[in-house]
Amino acid sequence: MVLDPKKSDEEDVCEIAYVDEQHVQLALKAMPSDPEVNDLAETFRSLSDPTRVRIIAALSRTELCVCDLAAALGLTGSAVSHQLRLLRGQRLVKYRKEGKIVYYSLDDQHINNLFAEGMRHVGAR
Amino acid sequence: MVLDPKKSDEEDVCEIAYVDEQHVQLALKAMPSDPEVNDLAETFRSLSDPTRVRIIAALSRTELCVCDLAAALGLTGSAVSHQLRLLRGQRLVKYRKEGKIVYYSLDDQHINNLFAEGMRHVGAR
DNA sequence: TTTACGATTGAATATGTGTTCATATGTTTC
DNA sequence: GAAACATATGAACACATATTCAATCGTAAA
Repeated sequence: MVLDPKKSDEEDVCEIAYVDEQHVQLALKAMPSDPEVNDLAETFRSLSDPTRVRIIAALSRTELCVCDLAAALGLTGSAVSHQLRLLRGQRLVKYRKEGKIVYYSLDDQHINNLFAEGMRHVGAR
Repeated sequence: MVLDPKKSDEEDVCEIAYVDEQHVQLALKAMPSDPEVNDLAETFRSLSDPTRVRIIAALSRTELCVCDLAAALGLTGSAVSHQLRLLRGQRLVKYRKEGKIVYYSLDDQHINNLFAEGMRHVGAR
């Protein structure tokens, strides 16, 4: 097996001996671009923490202000705020301000689909 | 705001003043159990790394042996094997042995759904 | 039985991450 | 304006994680 692809051959031009070239080509054809792969990984990473999962679960039914979200989950406002920032950055949640209160909700129904799809996988255990 | 829920009150019995008690109760009703939350987070964590996303993408079309998977993605067999172990543990991929060759594939069509749902979110950017 | 090869595993390291604490920002109320 | 409150932010710490390297296991060919 090629242990280090960077040193595998001096010419560096596709001299790697695939076991099944056809299947490899098929696999590469389905490969998203690097930016797409990275975005996808980051999206899933947003849901890869128990605290964030609970935040999404809570928001799946109703919007909540940071304070109530923190109280409901038994966390500090700071911890929740940090995680909400991350979720905002990945467009998983949106917010609206009403005076000094900030209400968060899921960005769109689509997030619920992703969440539900994950639940289905776990539930099938 | 309650900064540290553990020290918020001496009686420790629900003296937290919610802004909107009704919405909080609604949110808590939708909350999965701790084990479910943890499993869900781990499932998403499996897909939170670019290398693993590329592995899943490659396997979404065809099964592949570790060697071809490594060659196709430009990685060492060791690195791929480590990631496959993680994906196996989360039941995202399965494998079959044929002599000394091990062929990996997605555990079920369901994984493709999860993957596609994520792609839809990223693509909608 | 050697030898070669695909695959797996453990240790080590460099990098990333979640929470806490302290502090800052903006808004409301007194 | 001052005080109180909801939220946000930055630094720091403890902990998790992805890759590499070296070694090992199992199978097949020589």
